[in-house]
Amino acid sequence: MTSNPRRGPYICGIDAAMDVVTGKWKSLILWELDNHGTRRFGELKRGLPGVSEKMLIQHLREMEQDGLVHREVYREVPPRVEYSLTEHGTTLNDALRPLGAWGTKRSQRLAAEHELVS
Amino acid sequence: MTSNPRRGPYICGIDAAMDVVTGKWKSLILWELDNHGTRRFGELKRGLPGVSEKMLIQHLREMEQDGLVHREVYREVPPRVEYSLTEHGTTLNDALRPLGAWGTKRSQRLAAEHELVS
DNA sequence: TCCAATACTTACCAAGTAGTAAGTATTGAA
DNA sequence: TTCAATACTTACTACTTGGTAAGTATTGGA
Repeated sequence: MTSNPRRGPYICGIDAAMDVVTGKWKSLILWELDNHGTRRFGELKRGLPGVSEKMLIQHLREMEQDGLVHREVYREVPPRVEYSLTEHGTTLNDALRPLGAWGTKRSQRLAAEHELVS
Repeated sequence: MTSNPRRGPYICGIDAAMDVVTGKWKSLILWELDNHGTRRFGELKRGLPGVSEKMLIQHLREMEQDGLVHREVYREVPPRVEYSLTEHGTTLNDALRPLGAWGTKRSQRLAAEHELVS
């Protein structure tokens, strides 16, 4: 199965936000789509080195169900599918910014500690 | 084993932050400690209905290793152990606030949609 | 008729995450 | 000597997450 029981009863706001953002590549997809506005499946794949097609499509489907991502199909040959953020996706990305800044500082701190050791 | 390979090479800040905050109860522990300042193991357990002792201690240990939580042991009978946030834990909690606010709005939206259906 | 290009889809497997339930450690007081 | 209270610790299990690799679907053009 691809989908699991989500949208459950949440204990608090963090809980509700984590539910849609948990997944190895989801925050990166958010970032990638926010950066480029619109991306095709293949572009996303190339933009996220290491992601498998299975996980990419699985995450995109869940994010679509969660109202974060919009999927537009163009009936051409070869087929073209474009993904973009919805308004909710954009606001989620904004809400993640302070966390990203904290993580960046943490990375720098770890790197500095590693410097001292080596 | 309790610990897994963490503190890996991170792709971005979000990634680095997610690494320390991922875990079913971690954000709740953060919130609980921020709210009360200091909590004993048993108090935390009672404050997080449904958490198992195994997961609680496992998360606390990881958060201690990650420099988010401070553990203070009082050699009394019966034993007393107090947990509190470090400065990094406090700033992480601050960085999570916008995400929590977003999640709260999402919960309200979902509840409203559910109202319409029922 | 077959091929090329893109976007999936599926089966299978390994590793990680979390729950249950029972056991351990400490030590002062009765 | 045993007990009580707190804070863990361990073994076992089930479920979830993510990876690999191969296959499918679509359809215009050569």
